[in-house]
Amino acid sequence: MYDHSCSNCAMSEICLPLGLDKADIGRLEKIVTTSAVRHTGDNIVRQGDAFQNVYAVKSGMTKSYRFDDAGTEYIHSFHLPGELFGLDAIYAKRYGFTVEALDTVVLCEMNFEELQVLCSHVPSLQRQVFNLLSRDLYNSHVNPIEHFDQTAEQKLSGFLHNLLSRFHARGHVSMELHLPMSRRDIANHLGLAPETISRLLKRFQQQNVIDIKNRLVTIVDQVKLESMVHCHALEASITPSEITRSVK
Amino acid sequence: MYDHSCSNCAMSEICLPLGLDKADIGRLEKIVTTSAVRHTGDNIVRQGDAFQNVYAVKSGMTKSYRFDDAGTEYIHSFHLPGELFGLDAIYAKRYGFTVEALDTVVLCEMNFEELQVLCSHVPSLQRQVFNLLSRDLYNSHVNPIEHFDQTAEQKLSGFLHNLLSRFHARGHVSMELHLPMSRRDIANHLGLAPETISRLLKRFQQQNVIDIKNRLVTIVDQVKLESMVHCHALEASITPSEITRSVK
DNA sequence: AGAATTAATTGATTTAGATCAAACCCATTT
DNA sequence: AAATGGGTTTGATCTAAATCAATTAATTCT
Repeated sequence: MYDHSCSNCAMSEICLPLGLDKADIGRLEKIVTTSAVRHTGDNIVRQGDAFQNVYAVKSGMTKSYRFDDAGTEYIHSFHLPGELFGLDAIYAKRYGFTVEALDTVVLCEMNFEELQVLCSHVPSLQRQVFNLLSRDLYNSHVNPIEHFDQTAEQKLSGFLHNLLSRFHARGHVSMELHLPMSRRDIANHLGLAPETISRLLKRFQQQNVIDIKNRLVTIVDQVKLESMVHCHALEASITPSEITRSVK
Repeated sequence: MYDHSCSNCAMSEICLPLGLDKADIGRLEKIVTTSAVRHTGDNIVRQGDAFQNVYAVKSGMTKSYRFDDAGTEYIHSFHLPGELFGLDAIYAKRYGFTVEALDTVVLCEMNFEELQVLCSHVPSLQRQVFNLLSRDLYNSHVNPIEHFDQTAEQKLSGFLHNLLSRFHARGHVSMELHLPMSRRDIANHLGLAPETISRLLKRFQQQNVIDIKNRLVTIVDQVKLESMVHCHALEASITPSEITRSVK
């Protein structure tokens, strides 16, 4: 739709172009277009639609969700700049998730057939697509949305910690996290009740781990937050460092 | 290690060779070897080992598990004939899971570097590897090990139903499932306590859904089993069909 | 700006499944 | 055949987080 340049994109080092030389990036740019600006609530792809393109987020945040056969909604993921989505639809040939803009979003779009053809001519691109697919697979195997034995506290602290490190990996330095999604979205994503999210955020604030102003979360004590992710039974009155790790 | 033939393998239609013509299957066979027989408890790959090969199960069953930083074990998956493992290690360059034989197992082994090179010369193979990666990704996104809002009953019935349909897709016709893994393994895999597995299997038997003799499970009523996967609140005294689906 | 609507919080109660504790059942081994 | 030791089952109790029920705070709309 618009002229596209991967060479000048701030996300090129964590996105598709990683590992490509200048000439090959040029070939990639030819099959990538930059989308018009999407606004809050806009759907980028819809669950069930025929698969055609894979997307990379250039700026803003998206959420992916689906409704199962029983009509239950599952919010699977939130995508940050430099992250791809749509790769899980290659096999099924239909998108499994609706992807929606949570704020003002700009995307890169590429036709997967063209990408596949380019991959067979550019080995380093084929390698990078294998790498990105494998990384997504590894992440969903090793860090699934929730580990069944995780407490609500572990899930929420893990969620905040994960978001913060992804932002930092993208060059952000601030300890402020603007969460454009609702508490209900966070709750659904983590498999918890919205009430539980409310109560936990309040407790995290009382324990001086975070500071909340509506949807703006400031990480006050990153070390304490990280220890919460791993510690099983954290009593409200005991600091995490005082707890001996219980090895099952 | 041993001579290998994909052309004569019963699993070729659901494994890597799918979509390849005769000549290309011949090229694939050159980089695949068939392993010596592995026995119960043998490790095929170990968590943390340098990634080198991807594997396909030719016969028997394996389990994949890992220990997280806190020392907690997670049993991630059980692999049936025709299924690949190791693809999630491409990016990390180390295996994230130990894969262990649950009974007598024969495997196909291929060096991933060689497979990658072959993919850039055989477009239909590249396509199939993308498809298999995408399918695994889709499955782990859409059917994660457990959905947080699933009851223990849904998880276990889903597990049995999933195993049965995978066996049937592989040409088995029997309603008998030999589960070579322990109750503890099933429990860990589903994020439940072994006691819960015991109690549920007993109840399933009392409701004439299955029949159990140690580790041999016979599916007596497949329809009822399937309905259990989807129904939320199944009272012991009410049959699933009597319950109105609750749409959240 | 004020009304209407939706999102978020707070408190009381309930419950599914974990945990604890003990018995039992197989399969080996001696 | 008795003994050892996992794996499995069964029962009693406990608890984290859901659900139910209001209330309060933010948005959005007119």
